[in-house]
Amino acid sequence: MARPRSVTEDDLLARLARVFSEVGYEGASLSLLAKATGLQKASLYHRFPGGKQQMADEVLTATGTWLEAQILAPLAGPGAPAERIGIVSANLDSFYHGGARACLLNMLSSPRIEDGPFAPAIRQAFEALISGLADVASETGASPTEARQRAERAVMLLQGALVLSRGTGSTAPFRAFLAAFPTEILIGASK
Amino acid sequence: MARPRSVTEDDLLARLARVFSEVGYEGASLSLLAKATGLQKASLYHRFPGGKQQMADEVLTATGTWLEAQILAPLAGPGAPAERIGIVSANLDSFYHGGARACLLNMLSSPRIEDGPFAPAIRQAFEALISGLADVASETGASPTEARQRAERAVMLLQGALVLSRGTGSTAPFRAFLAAFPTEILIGASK
DNA sequence: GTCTATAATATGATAGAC
DNA sequence: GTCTATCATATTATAGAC
Repeated sequence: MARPRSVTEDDLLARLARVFSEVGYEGASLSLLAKATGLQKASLYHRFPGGKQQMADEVLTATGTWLEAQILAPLAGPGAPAERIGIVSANLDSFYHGGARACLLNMLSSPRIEDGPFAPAIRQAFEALISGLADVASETGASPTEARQRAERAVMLLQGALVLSRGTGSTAPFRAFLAAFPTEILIGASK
Repeated sequence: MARPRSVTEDDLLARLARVFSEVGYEGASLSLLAKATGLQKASLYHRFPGGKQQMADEVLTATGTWLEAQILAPLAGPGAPAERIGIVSANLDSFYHGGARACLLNMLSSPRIEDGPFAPAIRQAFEALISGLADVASETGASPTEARQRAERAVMLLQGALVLSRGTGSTAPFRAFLAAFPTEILIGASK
């Protein structure tokens, strides 16, 4: 069990997460992070002695916790597959603010930062998400290969929808993804 | 007709493009750009008086030119739809280095840079790509709506595959995209 | 635990020699 | 057209008062 955290602590990480997901690691300057949190730079260093790197690390860890609780747990939980996918869909919608917010996993994937100290966590998150989705697809009678393919496709569509939403300045692609998401997992494309 | 450019000029832009697509706009420091091009910072400023912003601008313009020549022209060209999609598929494979290189449109989409001076060009590129793909889908007898959906899906899958390839450190997602690409455009998913 | 003030360095950009 | 040298500023990070 993780140690309990104050609401302010969660809020702090959420504000940092927002900055990192909007401008990436390199774009997130200390002054920007300070402004977004309402704290001064020195205060941030008091809470995160490891500096920006630690901030991004903890934000990524918190995202992993969120993924576990809001996506993986519902996927493996009770209820019909379609019902569970519906819950996950709603949680994704909320997490990405209807497609207006970019994905942290994409924004922190830059290979510059010392050959990627975030790479393992990012890889793990993607694989856990795919694995969780594949398990649900399996329940519909899909073969392991087919289930995995559906899950990978769904994650690609999710990420691509977010990229396209940001690139076109419209959340329409993300909404289209949400609409197609249950079908992608539960039925799949024709061969 | 665009003015002719020396091979060195093209090579210069290609090297800059590589840096921007790898580390994004903020991550692309002048020293990094200088190292990648083999020029000193002052030499870069001689060629690009507008500095980093101009470099990114010209790289984006060059990408638009590439898109026009290597994707849009083949899509609208002669030959059977499947044949044209095959050409485009091969060109995408080459352009993204088999999935090892990220997409510039994704990496330059940061909203921080003065509210996005690249936003219009990025948006235009995405829309031109979708439009070109939709036209081919239409030729298979798909309705305009269905054709547009197939095209948007394909672009989402492309972008998502690149994100996933970078995030997982494997080009497998991109290769999976290339394999599915013709089907996505020419046949589409079951409803 | 938060702040002001400041250090050390990296960054974008320019001047001027060749 | 490229270079070395340099400027002004922004950056990450720390010191120390409260």
